[in-house]
Amino acid sequence: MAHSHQHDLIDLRAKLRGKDHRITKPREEILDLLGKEAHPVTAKTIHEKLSGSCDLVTVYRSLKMLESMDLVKRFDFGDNTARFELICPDDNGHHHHLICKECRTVVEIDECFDSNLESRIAKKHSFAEVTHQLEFFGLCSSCQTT
Amino acid sequence: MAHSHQHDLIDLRAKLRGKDHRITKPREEILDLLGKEAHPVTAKTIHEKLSGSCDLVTVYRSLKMLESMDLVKRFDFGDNTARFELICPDDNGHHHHLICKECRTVVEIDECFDSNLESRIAKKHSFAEVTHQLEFFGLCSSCQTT
DNA sequence: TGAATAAATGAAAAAGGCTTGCATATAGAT
DNA sequence: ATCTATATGCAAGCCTTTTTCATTTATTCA
Repeated sequence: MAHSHQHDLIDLRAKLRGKDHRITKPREEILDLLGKEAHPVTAKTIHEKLSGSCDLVTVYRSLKMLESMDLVKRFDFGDNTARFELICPDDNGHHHHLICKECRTVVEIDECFDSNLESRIAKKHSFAEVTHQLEFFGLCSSCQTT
Repeated sequence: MAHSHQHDLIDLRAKLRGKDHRITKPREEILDLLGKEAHPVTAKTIHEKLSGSCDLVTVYRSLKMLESMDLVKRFDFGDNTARFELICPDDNGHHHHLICKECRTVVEIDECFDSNLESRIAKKHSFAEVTHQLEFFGLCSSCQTT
């Protein structure tokens, strides 16, 4: 899932150009950090890992902006806290997670259901631009015994 | 998706028996209300519809309790607010939603992917008791033109 | 290179969802 | 009817996320 910083910046500059959006140090740092993360991280975690190099508010604002530019994707692991991941061109930014209900271990899942299901649903209800959020929850091997 | 109050109470009494859990007016009212709802509702909405007949805190506590008894299921529509729905014996409490990103209209979806996908994932990563959360997001017909 | 200016940041405050502690009320058992 | 454990209400608090506004900074263009 890791991404080169170089690549991120190319994407960033390309996408921001002409949008009246600027390339700033906090945004670079956040993208850089996200590029090194194996799993989705919370705004708070990002802020901590940046060891206060910018304000937590800026982290939230940057994430929201990066999400709106489709550079970052938001996930919901059911604990009232948004997690963010860099969108990887490899998998179209499309993959899911398997989360241990007990220890919160996260496993990336590349498989997904057949896209026909989605298009069938879209058509049936006359919806456009249909996407989905899918996460799996269970007990990892260590937590099964406990 | 509607459920008879009678049925709820039977379920409730049956499930609570011997658990040192009581059947109280707020719990009955919440179940009753959920039985009439077509879509998942927030704790706040429940509290409002009950027009303050019990405290919001009690709504939260009741929902948590009902969820732990598998009488109610929690859904996440990506807006940092939990939504709750009565579990219907009809569909095993298993169905998904299609939500309009714009107007937040909700459509119930009965279809789901083949369960092999889930068991394959569980086996591959040695997880047990694997379940999933799946929601679809898009633009409803009215919001496409806008 | 050096203004000009539009956008981003920080700091403080607040909003919103959800939880906790504790005294009181109430369901269910005897 | 009484007793006891459980549930409720109220107040306070926690945590995540957003807003406001003055200040700083990235980018434009002279």
